Amino acid sequence: MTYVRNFTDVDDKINAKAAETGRAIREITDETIGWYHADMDALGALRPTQEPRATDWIGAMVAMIGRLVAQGHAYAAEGHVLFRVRSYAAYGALSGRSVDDMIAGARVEVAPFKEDPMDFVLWKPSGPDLPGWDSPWGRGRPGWHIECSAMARELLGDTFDIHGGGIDLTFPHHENEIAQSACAHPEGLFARTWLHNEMLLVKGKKMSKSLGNFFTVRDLLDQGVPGEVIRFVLLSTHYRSPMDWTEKKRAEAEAVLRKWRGLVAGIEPAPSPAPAVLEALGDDLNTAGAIAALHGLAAAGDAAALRASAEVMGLLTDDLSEWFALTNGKTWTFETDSGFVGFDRLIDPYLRRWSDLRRRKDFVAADALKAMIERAGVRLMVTPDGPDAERLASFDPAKLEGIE
RNA sequence: GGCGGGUUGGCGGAGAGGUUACGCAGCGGAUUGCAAAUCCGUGAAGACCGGUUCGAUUCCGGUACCCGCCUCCA
Repeated sequence: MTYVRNFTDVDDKINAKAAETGRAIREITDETIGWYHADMDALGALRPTQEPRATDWIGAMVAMIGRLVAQGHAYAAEGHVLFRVRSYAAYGALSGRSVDDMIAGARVEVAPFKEDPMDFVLWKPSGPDLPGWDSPWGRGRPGWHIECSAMARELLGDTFDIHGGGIDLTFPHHENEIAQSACAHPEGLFARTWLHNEMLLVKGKKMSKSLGNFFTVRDLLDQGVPGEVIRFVLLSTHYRSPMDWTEKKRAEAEAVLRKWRGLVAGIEPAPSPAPAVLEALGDDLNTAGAIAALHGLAAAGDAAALRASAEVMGLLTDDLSEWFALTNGKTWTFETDSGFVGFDRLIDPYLRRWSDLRRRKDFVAADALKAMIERAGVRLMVTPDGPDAERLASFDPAKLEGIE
């Protein structure tokens, strides 16, 4: 499999930031790409085979635009090059629109140099203060849509299997990609299948930069939400359904993962994932259904199959296990004034005292001690193996020291 | 206004024209000094109105509401 994911590094927002800060565009985009990679790694997302940047493929874009102009599918006007929508009969097929209907309902002023209001920009002029590349139509920069068509052709050929993207990009972006590619290289099919994911919501509205109602993966990680928990929440809804990120989902996901990680600890994964899980994933990537199947394996106590099946979804992997190891009771190590101490060593004296009180059936004192310790973020409990302590999220070693 | 998608039990969330989704919460029980955790069991649904069908939450039509898109923003 070849997986290509491109970075758009020709963008007016980036240009504006460069102008504002005096930093080089490449420096800015290197930095943001680094952030992106770090976040995706934290979620356990695999890196694509290739990650082309638009600025590395300007030549291919200029060549494709030239081809479109030569074939009459595009025209130059006032330093711009525009795609002639009327020259591609199937325009609108993906999004189910017709050019005439859209023009009828158009609410926006149309640039005077356009032959048709729906024509879109392939190339636009750059002034001396903006990044630009030489082209047959003067110094300028590409419109957004052409980069995808040009890079897809260079890296994947005229026909490839799946084109992904958010459903909000169906029109005009993906429609325009199809028009460009189909006209420049009619011998190919461009994308055989379109895989559109629904939107991530915040209180019922699309999360987007322009609405300002967004938070990032990094924000969640910084709040202490493990990447694996974020991953689980994202996989718990089918990709074609919109999803609201909520604190309740976070808590449920964490509880499930804690339970499952406890279940598979020290268990070797089965040789292959459970058929029910593969079947769900094979049916239009039904991750929610696959997770339901994982619950079935957990309920049946089949830890080996649970582990193998979860791992195929990037869950319960060693790579994402650190949060669990760090916060799972006894193996947790933390820093105090007297250096690094294991959770069990610190809690041991209190646990002993509580056990003594219980043995003597002094339940009033035992309960009082338990309550105080719980205020420090440690829950005492009786397990089949004897008394034990669980670290809570609110654990604060400093509060433990004052307890008598 | 146009196009696309949605509306499932208290909450989250799938599939399938007829037989338990699943998870969380709830309820009952086991266990526990009490709890927690765990285990067993269990009630609860498919916006509204029509149609097709032996049978529809699932197919078709309409209504209401919600979301997305309709821009030289990517």
